[in-house]
Amino acid sequence: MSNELPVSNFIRHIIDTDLASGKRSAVQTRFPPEPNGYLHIGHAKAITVNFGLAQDYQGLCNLRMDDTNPEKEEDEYVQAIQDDVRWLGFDWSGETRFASDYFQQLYDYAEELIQTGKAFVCDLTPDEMRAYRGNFEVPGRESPYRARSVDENLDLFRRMKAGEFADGSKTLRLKIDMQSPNLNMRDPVIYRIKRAEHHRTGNDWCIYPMYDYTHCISDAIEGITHSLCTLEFEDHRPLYDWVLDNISIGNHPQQIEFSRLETLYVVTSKRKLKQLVDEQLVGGWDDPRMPTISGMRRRGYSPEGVRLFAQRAGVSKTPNVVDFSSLEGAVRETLEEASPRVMAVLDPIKVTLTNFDPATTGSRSAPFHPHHEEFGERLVPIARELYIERDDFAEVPPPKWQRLTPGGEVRLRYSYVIKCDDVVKDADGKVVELKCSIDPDTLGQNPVGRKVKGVIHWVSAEHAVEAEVRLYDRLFTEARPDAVRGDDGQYVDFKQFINADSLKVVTGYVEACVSDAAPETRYQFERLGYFVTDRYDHKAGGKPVFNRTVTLRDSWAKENG
RNA sequence: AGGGGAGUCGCCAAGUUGGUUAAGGCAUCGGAUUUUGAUUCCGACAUGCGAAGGUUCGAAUCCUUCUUCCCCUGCCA
Repeated sequence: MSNELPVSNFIRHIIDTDLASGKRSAVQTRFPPEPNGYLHIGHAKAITVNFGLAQDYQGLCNLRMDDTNPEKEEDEYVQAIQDDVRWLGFDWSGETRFASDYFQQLYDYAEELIQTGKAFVCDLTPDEMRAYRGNFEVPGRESPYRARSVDENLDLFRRMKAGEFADGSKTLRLKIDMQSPNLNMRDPVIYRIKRAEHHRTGNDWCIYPMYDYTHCISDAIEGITHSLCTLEFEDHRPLYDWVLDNISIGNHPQQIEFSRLETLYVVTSKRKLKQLVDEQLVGGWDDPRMPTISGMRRRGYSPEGVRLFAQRAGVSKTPNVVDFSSLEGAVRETLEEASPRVMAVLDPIKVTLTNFDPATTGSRSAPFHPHHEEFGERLVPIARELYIERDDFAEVPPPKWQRLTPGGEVRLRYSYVIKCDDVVKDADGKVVELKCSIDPDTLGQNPVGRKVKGVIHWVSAEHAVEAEVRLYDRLFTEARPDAVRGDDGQYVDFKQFINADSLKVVTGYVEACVSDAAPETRYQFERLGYFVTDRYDHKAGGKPVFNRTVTLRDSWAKENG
């Protein structure tokens, strides 16, 4: 859990005011996803806000599946959503709720609305209804079926439920105001006939309630006090309130809207994410490049880091577009404290230590964390042949270079200072081996009379284990891949901006102590970044499989482009 | 006959019953420490609050006008 203090925001003001005035005596929130896709980074913020607020005010937060459209919703998603919320570190109040649990109550309230003359059965086709609705400039006209008697409406609605009418042939509508400038108030449909198998209620129902009607009542049934949602529902609030004001229900939660979170270089529309999965442009919903919660998990992001990011983004009504670097920064920050260090070489050059002597050349023990003794330590064995990173050697070094050069010296992390005496190349001129010599007086101490500034990581060729290492980069090359317009003014297909280099798989050499790591074990590979053993493909004792979560900050790379 | 929202540093975001020098985070730039060019630590970073007027001893906060951006015409959520 992050230790940052809650930041003041307008929702907290509302809650404070409600608590102070006695309007509310406790806080009850809810996170209400539709189980039609996987949760993404935007949902992570909504989850953090809803559960976080409940925690801060010693209240409760429910998890409710908004499952009123049987054509889109599946159990697979219900399961995944629950896993994601738990992984993020939150626990909901009681069982998972389902809007479908309230179908009977919803139906009963609908009959009540018919009885009080506030709802009617309408026979208009979708096209006719659209025409009657009018538009921004033109007021709507009342449906010719609006004047049906209570008895007729009741009879018709019951027969809708009984399955006497074809799909789409009739709807139940509220009688509000066809003149309203708010289109949501122009006699909105609250029930439609749809013969589709529901993931929970099967074929019990052939009529299904609409979101606007269902959501407010579900909130009220659950005793929600503050119903938080995104900005696009502001226009729906009058309808939310109208429904609760016109049925015999005791509780009236307050809907409060805040802006959704967006990050650059990703897409977060469920439809587009599904496209990436269906067209196999990524490995699945949990591909580590996906901005889904399960993707971030597999990438190695920590739940603490994701939460920290969400908290830092804040809660407001202004567009919440946050730099991707903010997410990475929050993740790094949590990983820095929590990850054991180990050395790995991902792009090796062989180094031969010409004066290596098994009798006198020693190995040191190194701590797993520079600031946390309790992480323990391990022996870092040295041998005649080593691997170092290709990037750490330059025949012609740029200015301020602190790494190995011909004739130059560098410190092997947790080992000796070495000097490069000879560069061996193949027929193409590619460096294939460096012959170096150890300064025997530099194990655990600085050389006398000179300073060696550079420190590089390395592994012993004979001791290290081979590992599959997946290097991830951003999925898109455009900051807003779904907002680029072509010459014709139309949006360009976002899939054109997929980064061809977003995944690179290499064979690396890692200290042997990682061999027995369980899946989802995080390490920092010194000087390279944070890596995690893959949730599925890594098996303890087998050839390790690592995903690069995020690189370390690198002011050198920054300076040198 | 349109309606609903929002504009405070590169990105977020406090601040709103008007009152001293406009919080904080991310990013950035300096510098110190460092056997990770990491971490950590210090320091810098809005005479300015979408614009213009006005009220006032005093305005990001009040008034007027203007302006930019976002959302809404599913029997989706």
